[in-house]
Amino acid sequence: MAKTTITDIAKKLGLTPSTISRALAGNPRIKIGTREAVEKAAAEMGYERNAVASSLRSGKAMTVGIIVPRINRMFFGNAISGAESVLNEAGYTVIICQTHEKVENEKNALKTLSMNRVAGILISHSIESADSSHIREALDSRSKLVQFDRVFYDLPGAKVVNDNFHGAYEATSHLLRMGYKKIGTLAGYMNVSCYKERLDGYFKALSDAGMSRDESLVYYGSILQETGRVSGKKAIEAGCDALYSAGDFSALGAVEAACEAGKNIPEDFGIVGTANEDFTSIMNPPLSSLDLNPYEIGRQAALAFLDGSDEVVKVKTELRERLSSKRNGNR
Amino acid sequence: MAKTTITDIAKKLGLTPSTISRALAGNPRIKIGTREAVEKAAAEMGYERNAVASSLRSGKAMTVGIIVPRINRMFFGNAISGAESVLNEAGYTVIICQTHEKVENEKNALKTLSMNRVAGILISHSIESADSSHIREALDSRSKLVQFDRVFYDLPGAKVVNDNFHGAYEATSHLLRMGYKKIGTLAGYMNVSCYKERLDGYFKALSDAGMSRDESLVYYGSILQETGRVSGKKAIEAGCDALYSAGDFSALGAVEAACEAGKNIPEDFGIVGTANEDFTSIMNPPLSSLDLNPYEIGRQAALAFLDGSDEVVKVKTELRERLSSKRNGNR
DNA sequence: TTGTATGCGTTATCAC
DNA sequence: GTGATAACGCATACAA
Repeated sequence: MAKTTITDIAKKLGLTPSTISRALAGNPRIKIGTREAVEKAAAEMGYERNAVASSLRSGKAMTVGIIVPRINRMFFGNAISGAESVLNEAGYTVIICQTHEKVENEKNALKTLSMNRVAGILISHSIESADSSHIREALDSRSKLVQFDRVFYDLPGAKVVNDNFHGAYEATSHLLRMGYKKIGTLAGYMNVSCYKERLDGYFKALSDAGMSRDESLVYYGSILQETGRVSGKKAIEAGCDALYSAGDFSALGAVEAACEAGKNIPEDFGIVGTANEDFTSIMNPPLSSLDLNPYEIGRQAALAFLDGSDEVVKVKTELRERLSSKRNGNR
Repeated sequence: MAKTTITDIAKKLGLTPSTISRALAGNPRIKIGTREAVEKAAAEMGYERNAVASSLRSGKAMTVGIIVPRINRMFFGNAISGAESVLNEAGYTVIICQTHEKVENEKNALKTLSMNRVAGILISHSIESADSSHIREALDSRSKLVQFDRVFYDLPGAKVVNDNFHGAYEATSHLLRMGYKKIGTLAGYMNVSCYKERLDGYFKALSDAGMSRDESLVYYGSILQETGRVSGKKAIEAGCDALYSAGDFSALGAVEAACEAGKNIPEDFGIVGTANEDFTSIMNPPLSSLDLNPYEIGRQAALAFLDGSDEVVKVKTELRERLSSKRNGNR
């Protein structure tokens, strides 16, 4: 069965398509009786507005694209849910694209969304994205850009980020308060804003504690579990007794490394991660982690799109203190 | 800047829109020189095909919708990735919708996809979906339906599922081999095909071991962590010394319950979960789990869509044996 | 090999 | 209040 169109309804009711269109759009110029008749007929005939045709004619797309590195990271999954809750409410359909951290996939996603003439793009760029050029190229006046979590500040449009600086500052200060003396960090990549900001917060905490900036304490690179294991091993060999990790998976790897090195957590070695992944609370020992409130990040990103705002929105982080960083006597 | 259209290119080259359309579509009737000129001009002018207009005119959408309960479950996240890999390769754009297990959201998602005239719908229905009626109503001849994981066998279209029966059979048999005597199960909801099939496999394993069917060993309900904790407690009080759980989160809850009851895992109490969530390998003790190969499920679902197949595809499960079910002396 | 004419389903701009 | 007409951008049957 082909879909019912407004023309079908028009024929049935002896009206014209224009009237049907107006009636279904709730245009006040239409007689109330007519509108009711149209709505009744539409329901009976199983009419569903053709969003494709509607969007083509009106030039207004009711679709928003979301581009993330991967949907199965707790952070991005929840950010998407937060954005969806706002966007669906406002009548938008959401297209989700994963880049798997590849800039090539990101370019394809941008192109796909552009071809589909979406009303807006919510993006958190891939690690491979060294700069903003490919995103700038994909921009046009029709679709609004909102960046979240990982943002390029040189691009137009709203940016919704965590207060990474203060979050990392708090995490590092917490480790200092717990009595750890040589605190390293698994820092991530410096082309990614959130990691850069966390590193700054980490350094500030150490500096406020009277410690001078020591680059040898910084382990750059991916925040995957395996990288965390390798870097964690190095940090331990270098004499670190604690780590602030910009990600939870790398923190998990560091925990493994510490165990392999015969360290007792948290007595000999303290760790705080970032993102508050589900597994952090069920690890042994449970991992302290900086909660990034991803659902709220997504919500704010969607709201920024709807408002057409151009601001930088900062969302607070919350440190979840668990056993991995709570040294005996300091609990 | 408004987007470049084929008319713009036509004017610039002194040709007609039809020729441009054909040239860009790779129509062999177009002179090779013309095609190259068109491609060059299109690139220079930053042309991007308007997928909306194209889809309206041709009646063929290059968009596929995927409906899942939630994207942040490892199973669904990976299933989506698997489907995407196939669909993107074939030139399709993917729209992802979450139902959060609510039938109301599922109806909305179906409507959204229908309004967007997608070429196909890949769906794993919500727990609230008692039957297939709302999905059947949303069906039409234009879009192909493929169900995966949780399927209604009374609907047309392909179904891609795990071999749940044999998987659960294997998991339960494994517990029997490890010497557990009274094996209960956290069974899920019986309106959901995968849980129903797992329960059947569980019973078959017990029956093959000479044990009669005992409904008191079956704990129905959600497979959330909290439910698992409650049901696990009941199972322990009822004298069970092992559980096969149709989900990992409920298995996690059961582990908590066992610990709270002072049970030693795996000596006093054995557990096997399902889905092989990331956290299973880092739990203490590591949780044995039935791996469902979600990426392959997603791939097969996408392939079934592309092929227009109508078959039932079964994907093998693999039991990941970990400490939670390996009693001393049986390792 | 290219051009002409038409229409996908809807909405916007006139007119009445 | 409603109708007639055109147009969104593209693809395709039919001509040439």
